[in-house]
Amino acid sequence: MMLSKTSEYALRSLMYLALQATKEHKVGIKEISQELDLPMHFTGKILQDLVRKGLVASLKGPNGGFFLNHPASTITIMDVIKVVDGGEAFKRCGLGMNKCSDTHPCPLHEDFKVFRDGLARVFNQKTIHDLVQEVGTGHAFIKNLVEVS
Amino acid sequence: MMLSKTSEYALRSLMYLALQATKEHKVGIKEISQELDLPMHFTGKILQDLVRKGLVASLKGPNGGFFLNHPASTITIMDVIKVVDGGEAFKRCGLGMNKCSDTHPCPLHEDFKVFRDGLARVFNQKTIHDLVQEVGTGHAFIKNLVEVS
DNA sequence: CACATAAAGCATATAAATATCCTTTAATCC
DNA sequence: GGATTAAAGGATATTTATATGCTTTATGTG
Ligand code: FES
Ligand code: FES
Repeated sequence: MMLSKTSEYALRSLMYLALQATKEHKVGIKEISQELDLPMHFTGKILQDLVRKGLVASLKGPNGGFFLNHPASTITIMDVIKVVDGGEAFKRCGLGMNKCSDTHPCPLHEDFKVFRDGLARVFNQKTIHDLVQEVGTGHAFIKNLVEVS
Repeated sequence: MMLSKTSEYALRSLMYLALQATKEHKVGIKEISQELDLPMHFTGKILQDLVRKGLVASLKGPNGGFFLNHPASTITIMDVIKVVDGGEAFKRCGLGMNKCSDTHPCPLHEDFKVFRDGLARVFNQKTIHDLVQEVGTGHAFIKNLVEVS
């Protein structure tokens, strides 16, 4: 019922980059992982992967770091999921049958499809830009709420 | 975006039991795993777990096997998921934030919640009996479609 | 050029999910 | 009671996801 952590981390990192990074002001792994409460090295791995796949660019050295390679409005959520997890999850049968098919459906098919495909549609339409817009207006957050003890 | 394989196997095994097993005619692991294309030993483990949790009963020896401990109409999909996976998945934030909350939402919250909660509602309402009914009428299947090469 | 910085690359570690194997126990049949 | 059947139980194996550490390479600074 969810994305892998890798996808989640990737999406949140990309949102952070969209908000904070420009080609002039790059952002490093340390900052991202600290601000978003993500495991640092693992986040690094994921971002390096996104660089290889072309979604993100990076530069080494002082003032180096990561930044978006394309406008945030051109990167959909599904783009990210596909790069990271490989987008097969949205085709699978909800009961794990070898094939999800309208002509040989499992007893959950109709109900499951509605939600699976609905979520896929949202993921296909929404871009990183759409997401961060809500953060910009203060209607949403990408940083964890800190528990006050 | 999906259940664990363990939950999937559990649900399909329970459906098979609902269809094929009675207290008089029990069904063994071998039959279940062969008919449903499931790994035999793993399926055994899962069923033993369901016995411990009270959803299924079993008897050893010749003519032994598994059968439902309660009427199929009293076992919801969510009951099974909770026993097997522990039902936390339906409370998690879609972007993996430490807490899913209406007052500190992630940018995906509204969209994600609709589907997550919708699916949870279906899982809470549908019982094993509802599922197998569709199989009985030939509208749905629990066995894999065999590929003809 | 020497040095500091930060990502890239790669190797490895840990944990969880998935899967198999083997021994033990209970039931049935003769 | 002895043989057979089938689940229970527990140990172990494999795979995948998640996470960390260390070395190398590129970049900028003085
Ligand atoms: S066949 Fe199971 S979800 Fe489509
Ligand atoms: S806060 Fe992310 S889904 Fe609710």
